[in-house]
Amino acid sequence: MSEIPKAYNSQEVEDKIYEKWRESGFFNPDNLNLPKDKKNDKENRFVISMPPPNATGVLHLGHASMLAYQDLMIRYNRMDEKNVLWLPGTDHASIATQTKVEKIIAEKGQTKYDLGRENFLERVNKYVENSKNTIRKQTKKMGSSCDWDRERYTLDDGLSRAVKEVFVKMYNDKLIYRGDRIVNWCPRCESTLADDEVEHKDQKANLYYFKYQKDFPITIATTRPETKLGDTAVAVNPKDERYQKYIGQVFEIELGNGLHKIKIIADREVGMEFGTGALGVTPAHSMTDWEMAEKNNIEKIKIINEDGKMNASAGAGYKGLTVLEAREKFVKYLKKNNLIEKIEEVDQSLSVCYRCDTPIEPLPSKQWFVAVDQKITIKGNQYFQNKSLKEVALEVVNKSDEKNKDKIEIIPERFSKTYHNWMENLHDWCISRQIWFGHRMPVYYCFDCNLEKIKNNNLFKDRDGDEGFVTQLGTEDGKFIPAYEHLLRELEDGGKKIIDDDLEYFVDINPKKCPKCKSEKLFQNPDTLDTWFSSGLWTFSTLLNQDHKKYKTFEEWVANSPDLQNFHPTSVMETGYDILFFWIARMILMTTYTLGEVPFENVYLHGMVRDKQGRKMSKSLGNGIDPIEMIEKYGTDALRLSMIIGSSPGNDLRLFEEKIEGYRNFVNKLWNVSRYIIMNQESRIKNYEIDYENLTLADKWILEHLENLKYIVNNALENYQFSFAIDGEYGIRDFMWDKFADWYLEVSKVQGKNDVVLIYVLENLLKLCHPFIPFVTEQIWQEMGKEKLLMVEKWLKSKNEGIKLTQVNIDFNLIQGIISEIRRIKNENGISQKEKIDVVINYEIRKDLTQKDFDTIENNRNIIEALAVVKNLKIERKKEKPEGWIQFDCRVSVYVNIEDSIDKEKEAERIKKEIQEIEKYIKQIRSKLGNDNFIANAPADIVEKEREKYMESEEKKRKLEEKLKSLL
RNA sequence: GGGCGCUUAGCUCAGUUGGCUAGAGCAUCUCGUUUACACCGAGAGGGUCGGGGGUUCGAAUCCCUCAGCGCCCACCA
Repeated sequence: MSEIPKAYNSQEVEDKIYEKWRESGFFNPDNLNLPKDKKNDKENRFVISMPPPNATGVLHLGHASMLAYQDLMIRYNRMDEKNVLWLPGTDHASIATQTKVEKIIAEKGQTKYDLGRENFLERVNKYVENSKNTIRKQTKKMGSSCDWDRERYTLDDGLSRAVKEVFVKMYNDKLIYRGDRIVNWCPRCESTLADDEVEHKDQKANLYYFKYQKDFPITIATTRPETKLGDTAVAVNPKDERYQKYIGQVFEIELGNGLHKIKIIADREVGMEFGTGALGVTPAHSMTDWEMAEKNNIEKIKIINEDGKMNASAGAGYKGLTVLEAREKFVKYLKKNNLIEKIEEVDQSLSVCYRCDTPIEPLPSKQWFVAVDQKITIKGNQYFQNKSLKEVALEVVNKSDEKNKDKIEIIPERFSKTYHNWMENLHDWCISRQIWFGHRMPVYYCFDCNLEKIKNNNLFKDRDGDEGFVTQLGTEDGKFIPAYEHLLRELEDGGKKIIDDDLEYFVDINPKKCPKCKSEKLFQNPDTLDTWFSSGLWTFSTLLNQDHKKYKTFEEWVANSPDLQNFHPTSVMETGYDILFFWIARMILMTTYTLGEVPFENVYLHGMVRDKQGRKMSKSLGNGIDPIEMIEKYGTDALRLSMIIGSSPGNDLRLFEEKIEGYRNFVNKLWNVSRYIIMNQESRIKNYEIDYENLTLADKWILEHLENLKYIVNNALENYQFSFAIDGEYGIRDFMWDKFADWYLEVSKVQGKNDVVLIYVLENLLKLCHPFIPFVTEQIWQEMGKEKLLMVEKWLKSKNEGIKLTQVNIDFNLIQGIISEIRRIKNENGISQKEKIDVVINYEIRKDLTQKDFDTIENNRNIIEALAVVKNLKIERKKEKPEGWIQFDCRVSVYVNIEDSIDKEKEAERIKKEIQEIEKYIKQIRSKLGNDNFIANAPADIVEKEREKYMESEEKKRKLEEKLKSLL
């Protein structure tokens, strides 16, 4: 049977194995052959909703690690006869994807406006189709056993309907409203951003100290002088004595752009130590200032437009300038008028867009929000009984110090503190985006109902802020088109932004006519929804019956979605801690509201993959590792192991090529262990039973450790300590390599093979390894001639409550100890391992050595002879050491005849060192045992142990001294 | 400014209710072409567990403090 290759060739087998799995149909829970009671028991489900990768290109190591952890959980539970569903998909990732495509077309010198909405979206969809394919391929490469039959995409028809349904439902429940307030605006994306989509970057900035005009009594300080053109107040701390007398006064100032009324107000938020202790309030372009203005009823002047340029309110000389140009010009003005007192360099944290790094402009805008503090009662919803979204989201997640099975548990638990803290401080969530790619909001306007307003109020403004409305417009070929069509075209093709201040709107999923006047001239709000709005529905929108058109109402649809009934809530949400707020929190908000169910029962947060130095992997640093390249080089199993081992919940993981290489070796070792066993089998054993009456010590020893291994692996998996299963004490690596390969197999070569034990151990080992390294284990399984797939073999539960080591282990350790010591003596004295030497094992009855131990050694003398390479092995009682032989001790005394080759001085030195160490140790124990407090307070077994250790050490010291004397 | 995490052998990391002379893999050194595997085997060296203090019979482990690194949150302009 030499057809099994010497080295495991991952390239050769992986794709074929994956095909086999896929063809078996077992990725799909509908095809699992479960006992009826298990199949129909909803409690017996195990469901993971795969966090959908963004549809923006390729998978990176972060995805690879996520797939490794999830597939491991999925495979383990599938083998354990759970009704397992792992649902894959992709996220349209509106801003990220749109930005990417914009960059691509920019290379050809195009903008999205050149293409128009429809063409641009077509371009985006083509791009997405492409990346979805790539992602699919790469996900398969990772060995992911997910159910491709249920693959979803956030822009699928069904999922899109879910988005609209939830929007309308929330609107009707007054949880979605339109509000006019200051928002985070990204001038490059030309869109709003949610609070958590804003990132902060530390940088140096100039802090300008100046007065608005010569006779103004207060000097203010700012890093953004240009915004002062929109100031309407100065805020000081109410306790600040310097400014007490001005509070409440109103000044009139002139900044070269008309008269401003500046009111002096008091606000506790103002720091007296910063700058001059006086803050120029620009309500329209600062979050803080906006709130102060709201409290104090102060006028808000918008001077910066959505394109990041100054508008007419900033003054004629400023209109059209960029923010930076305006700053330069205004500072020049201040200098010229001698108003600047000083300029200081300060540290400042600049707000930037998380997608394109552009500095954020806070500005007032009419946008749509989710009200997180609005209390509501929903019939049939266990959570919403006069509670707000925020309150429910806080309630359903365990706090870090509590354990409640009915609540979501976040692992590691420290993140539940982070979650609670964030949720408590959550503001209303801005969900409208001026992005083209995404779910368009189901908000409609009737052209006819609003016609007068449209005409009279010039409500349509173009992007430059120029106003105007025409009922008919000439096109290039000279034809005229009606206003409605013109309006639609403007909306669809971009370039114009609707300012829908006074327009009447209505919210509907798919309206055909105006509910009021029955006109069919409707136009939809061009804004799309925050991408996290749809991601927030992911765990259930993916399980809704995709054949949705049959169902008129949402409730009917839900009721007719068997997957939703069977698989929701999902079991574990496994994702990176970086999207705890973006995604986890949103899913909890949206799902508890929509279904009255939590989206998942547990959250497992993994860390980020970093390079060897702990740096983030990035293109600019060039330190990224391509998972596909690693798979080609070392195999998927090796890559998976390198991400599983060394990772713990919530902690970052360092990954580098040597590590992957190391696990390739591990995989290959398992391959060769199996190869040896399969090749040396007399015949293929199919049905077998272990003959427990006729087992050698080594047989019993390996079987005992296999039982322990089952416990270790099960325990590790149940507690999400994946790394521990392989790399921990008594883990898979220790068992497979150190115990099974290096000892048991070697012993079996000497004592004769027990094929049944070999096969039994191998099969069990493969089952335990499969969730971690599915490809190689499945391939070996096939090489063994199995008909069934290992993937659906029954999982091994542990009988143990913990690690149990019996006399068997002690006995085998005795033999191992003797062998290792003889090998060491040879090695240290320059004797070849192959050279057979004379050995006498001297045995004496002591407390810890009985006749049984003597028998053990005697019964296994062939192992000692072979593995330690010994001739004339004598096992005797109370035999004096032959003159000139070397003695060492490992529970028993062993005399070795190597006088000719021994370096006596070197050996003496070594023994002296050893004696010193043991003396130090004896001193430690003696002081412990001499301490009355220790005797009195420590548990009896600990004291007893210390006493034993003391006796042993004294004995060991005595023997070492004896040995030293004999050497000199 | 608030919160969290990390610091154990040259490197990457274990060490889960405080109690085996603190462990593993890689790297290093020595030896080895034993018919499963050189992607291997046999052995060896290497750490006052970041510093200081405290609690305790006993601390890598618990508490305090200092230092360094990293992350998250926050409206100090």
